[in-house]
Amino acid sequence: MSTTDSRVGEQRPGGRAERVRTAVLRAAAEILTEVGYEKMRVEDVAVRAGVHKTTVYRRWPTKAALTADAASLHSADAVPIPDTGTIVGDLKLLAREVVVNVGTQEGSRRARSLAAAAATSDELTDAMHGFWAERLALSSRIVERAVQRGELPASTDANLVIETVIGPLWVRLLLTGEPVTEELADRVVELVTEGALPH
Amino acid sequence: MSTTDSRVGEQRPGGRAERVRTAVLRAAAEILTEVGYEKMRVEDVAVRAGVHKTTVYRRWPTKAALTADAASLHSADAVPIPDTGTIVGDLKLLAREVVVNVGTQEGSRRARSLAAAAATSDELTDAMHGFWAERLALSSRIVERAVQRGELPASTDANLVIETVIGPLWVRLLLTGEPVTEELADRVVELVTEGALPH
Amino acid sequence: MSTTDSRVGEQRPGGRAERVRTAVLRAAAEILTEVGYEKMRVEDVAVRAGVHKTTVYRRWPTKAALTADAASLHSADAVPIPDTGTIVGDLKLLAREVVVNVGTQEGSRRARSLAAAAATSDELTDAMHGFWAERLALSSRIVERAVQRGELPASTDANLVIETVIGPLWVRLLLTGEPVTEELADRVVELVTEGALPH
Amino acid sequence: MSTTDSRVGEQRPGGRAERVRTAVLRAAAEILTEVGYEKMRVEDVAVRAGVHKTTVYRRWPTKAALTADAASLHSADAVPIPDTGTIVGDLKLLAREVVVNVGTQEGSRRARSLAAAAATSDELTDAMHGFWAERLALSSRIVERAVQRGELPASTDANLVIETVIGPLWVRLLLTGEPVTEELADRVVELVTEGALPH
DNA sequence: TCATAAACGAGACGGTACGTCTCGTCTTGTG
DNA sequence: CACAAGACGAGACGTACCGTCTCGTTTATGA
Repeated sequence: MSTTDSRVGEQRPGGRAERVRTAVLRAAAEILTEVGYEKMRVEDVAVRAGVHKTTVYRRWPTKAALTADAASLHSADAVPIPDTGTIVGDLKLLAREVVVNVGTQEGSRRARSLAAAAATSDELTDAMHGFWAERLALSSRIVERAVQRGELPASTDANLVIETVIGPLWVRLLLTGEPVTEELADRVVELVTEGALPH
Repeated sequence: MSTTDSRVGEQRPGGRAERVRTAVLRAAAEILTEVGYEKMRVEDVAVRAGVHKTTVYRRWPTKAALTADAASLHSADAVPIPDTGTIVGDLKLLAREVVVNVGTQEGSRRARSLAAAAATSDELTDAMHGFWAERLALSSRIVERAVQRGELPASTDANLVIETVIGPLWVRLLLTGEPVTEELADRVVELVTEGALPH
Repeated sequence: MSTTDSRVGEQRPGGRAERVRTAVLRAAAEILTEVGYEKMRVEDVAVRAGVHKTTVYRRWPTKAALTADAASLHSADAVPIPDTGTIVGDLKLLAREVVVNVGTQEGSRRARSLAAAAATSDELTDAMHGFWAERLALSSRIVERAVQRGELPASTDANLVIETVIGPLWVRLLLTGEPVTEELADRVVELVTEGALPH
Repeated sequence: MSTTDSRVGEQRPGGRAERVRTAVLRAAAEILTEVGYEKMRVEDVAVRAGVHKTTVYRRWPTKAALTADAASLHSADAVPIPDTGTIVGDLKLLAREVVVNVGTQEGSRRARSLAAAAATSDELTDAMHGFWAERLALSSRIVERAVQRGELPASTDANLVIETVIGPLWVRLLLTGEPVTEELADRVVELVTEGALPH
């Protein structure tokens, strides 16, 4: 991953452990994306990582633990927090990012599969909750900046705003299965900022 | 699921067959609630229904199919659509109903487990999407009535309002794991109706 | 296995359970003979028996339990107790039977492998002890008959005589590895009946 | 196995190497006695010897090789050849020595475990056969002295007498599992010297 | 009412994947 | 330079659950 040790061939495998860990997590993330948690087999992950099954089990005690690790790895790279100068602009960008991540066929499968797995295994549940708590805390900076700019009242519940913006997207993704589009993202933001009632 | 067509597909409606079907679905719904989809074993469902495992498989080809049936059975009884006379009152009641369903330990497990299962199996996915589409369509009557009363503008996207009201609750339930309370329900409705921006 | 139901193809699996049991035990006995306990794989036994691995584990909890059963099955068919009319004749026949069983390359491997396995697993140990106790008890009838005929004094320890006759054969088989021949069998019997001291 | 060639094959007899070798063999012998060959783990031997697993594998290519070495070390110290002046006295002492070695719970386990291991691995088989061949050759000196004294006829097969004396003890140990006592040792010697037939 | 077709009970089975154990090898530093 | 430390490859073991199959038995329906 890093730019410096991209040497392939590896006569001097210093840091094998780390390389193995990375390779397994990458393989797990890929397979997770391709076939989902249920159909992911630990042995297939091992094979794709160029590693033996027991090696995977040496580091991750269960398939769920491996998935938890792979999922957080996968999510770690992305997630820029928008800063356009207006709360509406920021929230629309934020919502569109969600759409980009889960709006595609592949993204949808990955997200649903992870949500499923999280409901299945306790350790995965914890990992996922932690990830999202952190993710939303970061995003709520958007609201806090708007409060500082005077766009929003000081009493605004930052987390709630974020949750309300992304909420409908996840409802469609997980409950109704209806498409999650950028146009929807914009409409949600307008609803949440303006309110449904006229004024 | 309506009361009149309870013998759809039944060649021999009179008696045991129907009794068995009901007993199995009830047992499945119970166990689903207690331990979740993953840990639910078809054989345990059969035992609790006082029936043999093969009998279950005779009617439902897979565990997912059984779950889909059991889950829709479970959801069928509930769901009154509020009608308080004001959009805010209706939405708050609606949101509180969600909280009542999924806010408890048990409800949370059941809901998460079903969401998980829906992500796992295609047939369950379809069943769940259908259920929620219908559910939200019913709920959006709330918004339509408010439009007719003149509370909300005619351009209001009824479905979107409903999705936005219940969205944050499901985000907490499935993603962050934070508690889902009635107080939260109220705050969400206020945010969605008033909007975050001052006016 | 029986002479009457040799029909292959089995449209009516009446008595399947028994057939499976027999097939697995036979396969296990064969493989045990061919490669020994250590190199015997439960899955190979299953395949040779035309059965799935899990089916084997359903009946026999461990490889050792399967081996114990297979070994006693194997030993059950043989073992005629000689009755030539004289103690020397009977003992020589008995000793030669042992030689026939364990004197060949294959018999030697089988016997040593079983002895090894018996030392490994407690359940196998018990099974093997039981088998041999019974086997020797049967053989000691030889001595008892000789006592009744007046060939041997009434004080003769029947079991001890049998053990002493077959002892050297097993010493060679298990300890020194020297060949176990029929000529040796005869010499042992002469030694045990006549005694080493002159008279 | 003799005391003089303890450095056969050793390039650097002088120090750490030898200490490590001794410690490992002693640890292996102990663990072998305690838990038997099957449950002995190379890594446990290494730990008890205060050495790393790889160090053990540098010197002994396999677990069997290590066991062979450890077992012969263990057996080397014992085994005085009796010399009481009479064949009966010598044989009884010899048999009692066997009883002392294998009659206890611990000795029994060790002996059976080694016999088992010998049946398992070819290299162990050879080592054990060599050990016992030598052992019996030494013991047969007893018979040869008796022949020289005129106690036994010149035609006596020395090895056979020894094998027949210890045979029943090993039969009980390995096959029937019955107790191996000193009283049994005496009775065997009487049977082998006097013969079963009256005279 | 009584034969008969449908459904059921019982039990084993095939199959897939999981997670475990131990052996023996390999790599990387370190005294 | 041998050793400590530890990961790794390999292969078998035993487990859990799903969904299938067959046989014999019960139950509901229609002639």
